[in-house]
Amino acid sequence: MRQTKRKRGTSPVLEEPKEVTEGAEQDRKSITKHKKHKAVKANPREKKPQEEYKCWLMKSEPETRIEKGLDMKFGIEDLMAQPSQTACWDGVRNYQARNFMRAMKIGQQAFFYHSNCKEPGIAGIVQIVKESYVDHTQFDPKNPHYDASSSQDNPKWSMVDVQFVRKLKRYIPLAELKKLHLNDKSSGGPLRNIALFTRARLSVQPLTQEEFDFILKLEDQKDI
DNA sequence: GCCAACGTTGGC
DNA sequence: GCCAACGTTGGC
Repeated sequence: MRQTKRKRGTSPVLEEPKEVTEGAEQDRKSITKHKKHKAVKANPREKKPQEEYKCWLMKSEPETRIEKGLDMKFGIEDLMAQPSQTACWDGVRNYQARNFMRAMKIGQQAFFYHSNCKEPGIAGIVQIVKESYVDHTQFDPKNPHYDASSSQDNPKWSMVDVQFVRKLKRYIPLAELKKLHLNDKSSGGPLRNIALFTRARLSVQPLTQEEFDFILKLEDQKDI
């Protein structure tokens, strides 16, 4: 009933009083650096801060997996079955992933990635139809992603709404992307730095325009 | 502020 | 089901 997607994040873990632990990059830069002009060192993993991402990849689990009594299954077919083929991307409990969602703008596109399943890979494309707002599931004790350390006054977690755009002409398996990535690492090709492999476990990640376009072209090529 | 223990992600 | 990678916690 709930549109309980399977968005991945890391453990919220109870009462962790200080706002912003890790990764709240944005927030952190603004508040933590009253020190000196230590110059807001950008998180090195976060590429150039000035370069704004416009393309994304979002992971979801297409196969049934029960967590706290709820099925986390939410594949691209499930998104297509939603009213208006739209769903909120709740349940992200990782600061980096959250911050990327907060940076998303209406109309931007994301790959819909199938994780934790028989054949992981990119299944389709979605677009952002509502920019970040409070993820209500953090306040629901029944929800697998309930976060007791978050308060209504000062919510920790956000989500966006995504709408189905289309499936890719062919499913692009992780294994294929990995081969390309490995090649590109030595040759300096387009997928040399793709977050999928350089930032393991991040459930919401940015892609450069080059990465996004390159992957899109793969759908017209032969499977390998 | 360091870092070992712990928990989760997610490919294989 | 295993386990590597890695974020988070908490003792010191």
